[in-house]
Amino acid sequence: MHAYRSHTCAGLTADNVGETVRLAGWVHRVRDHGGVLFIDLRDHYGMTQVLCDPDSPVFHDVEKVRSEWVIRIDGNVKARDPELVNPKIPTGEVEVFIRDMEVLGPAEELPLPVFGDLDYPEETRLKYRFLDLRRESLHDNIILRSKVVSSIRRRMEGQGFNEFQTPIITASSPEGARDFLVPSRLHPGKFYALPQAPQQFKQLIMVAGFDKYFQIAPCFRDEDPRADRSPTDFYQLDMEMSFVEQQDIFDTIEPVLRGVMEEFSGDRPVNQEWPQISYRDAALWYGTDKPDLRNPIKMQIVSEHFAGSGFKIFASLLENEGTEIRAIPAPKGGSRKFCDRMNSFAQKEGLPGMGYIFWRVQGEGMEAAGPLAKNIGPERTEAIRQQLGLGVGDAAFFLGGKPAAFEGVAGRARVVIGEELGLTDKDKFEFCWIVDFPMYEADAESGRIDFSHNPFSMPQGGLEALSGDPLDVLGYQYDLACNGYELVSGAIRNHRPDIMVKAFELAGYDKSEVEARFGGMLRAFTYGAPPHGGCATGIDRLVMLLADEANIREVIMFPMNQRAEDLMLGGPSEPTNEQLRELGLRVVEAD
RNA sequence: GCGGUUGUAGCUCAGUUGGUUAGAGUGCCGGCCUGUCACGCCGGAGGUCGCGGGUUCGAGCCCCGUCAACCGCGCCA
Repeated sequence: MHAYRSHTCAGLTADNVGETVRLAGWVHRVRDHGGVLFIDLRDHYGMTQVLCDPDSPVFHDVEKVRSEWVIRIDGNVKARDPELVNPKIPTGEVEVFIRDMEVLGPAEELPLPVFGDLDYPEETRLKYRFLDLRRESLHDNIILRSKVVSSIRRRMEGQGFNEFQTPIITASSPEGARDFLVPSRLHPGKFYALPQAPQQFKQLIMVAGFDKYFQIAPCFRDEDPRADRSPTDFYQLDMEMSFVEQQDIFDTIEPVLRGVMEEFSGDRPVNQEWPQISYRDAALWYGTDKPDLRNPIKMQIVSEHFAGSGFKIFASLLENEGTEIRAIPAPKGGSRKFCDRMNSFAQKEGLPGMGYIFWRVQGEGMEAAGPLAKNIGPERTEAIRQQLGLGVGDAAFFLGGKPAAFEGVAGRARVVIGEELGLTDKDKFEFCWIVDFPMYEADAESGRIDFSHNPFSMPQGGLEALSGDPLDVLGYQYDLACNGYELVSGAIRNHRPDIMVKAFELAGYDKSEVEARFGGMLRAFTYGAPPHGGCATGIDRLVMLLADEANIREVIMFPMNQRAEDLMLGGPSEPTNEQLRELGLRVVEAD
């Protein structure tokens, strides 16, 4: 017989009754009745109840086992009486009577129980991640992740893509985020960088003529974390194709992602038509470039109803250039309590406040309530109600000023309103493409023009478009949003050296600087570069959505904490003097 | 760098207006128990109430400072 097991802990059924078997696994739970004791024995595959009574030669040894010991048992498979069958586990029709036992790995008292599904402090969970990973929900998430990655590979290869590996220790490629630097021993004073993405490599793969590339690629960025953003490193489905336009990329990646989503989404439906919304419209309607379309609320411009009105704050705001009044309709939000709560939400987010109107029953008809309604009078109030399509029991919130100053808060308010009023249907996936990103943006204070997104994108209109106002130039640059998360980002690339030099020039980089920073790629484009484009999908976020988790650490096997520390193995750590000497480094006190 | 929330037993939490010796569940240790599957019953150990200072006759509770964790802003094509 095999040294450790003849079956897994999920392998026994009524068909095995009468057999002598060998099982190995973790002691999940012990129920000791004195004369008879039961153990739920657990492995990766499942759980089997094994039991022992004083007739067994190893009874006194079995009495000593504790939670999470690893043991091997030999025993006889017996059918359970009908009233003793446990329908909750697949092996519930049988149990194994222990005749022999060996302790393979005893366990000390646990800092984190594996049994049960309570929440525990993240610090403990991360320090003892190997225990946390034994727990069912996290174990399942990691397996889901493995299956998702496998499905992605299968689907990409099915479309004729080849997977290539690109370097991890490489040159710094300033694309926006902060680099992780790696000191060079052979070149003291010089540093490699970990790739923020395989961006330049995949474009060079296109120049090299491979036509369709993908990779499940690690990306490294030294930025502060968020709940949906891992510090240090994360994984992307990176892909690139030659001789394509924007719609070709969509047509290629959509079936892959929709297929993966539908394969693992259970009974949560995935929308079949993925709308393409311009960046400009997304900002107006949703206040963000990653809208959650499960939320039906769409914001609208209502400036005309406030211009010259009795509500002096908005009326005088509108006399300044570039200002607008926007409304967030809130169906079913028509109570003063709710409106006041949202108003203080806006104040907490740094705005002076959020005006509101709500409509309530008045005698036979309806009445508009709230301070705004009184100030602008019944006719304007009614015009607003009609424009927004609201009625009794509904509310609307109003924000004014330069859109850039309040758009973000408006977008977050929209999310809170949708959730608090129960308008957002949680049990589905709503994808949409955000297209037509502007190539450039002006710094709020200095007015300096810089790339707003990816400097490698092809400007719409090509070289000609770059001779006008930079702020009017749109790029072939796109994101895919799902349920409020940015899941995919990509572009048709700028493969023309002349357009690239001009594009960088508008952002204030002269030719020599472009040469210094992106010389390798620029040079490649002078030797026959095909038009190409692609995108990258956040694997961690994709799995997060499927696993219905709000925190990215729930789908990463060994994540960092919020301060980018590895609590399990103790990173980052101090180097030895010897290491520093070899690298030609000296640590100085930070300011 | 900034803001919010939280911090009481190994773990999850309760703790009233500031008032006697800070509690419960779970886990752990000991005892009992031959059909449990969140087994049950009895007993026990386990606390610098994050840390420091202050107010007070008296602080887990009030005030000031500080640390940590998480969430968000900045940042992240």
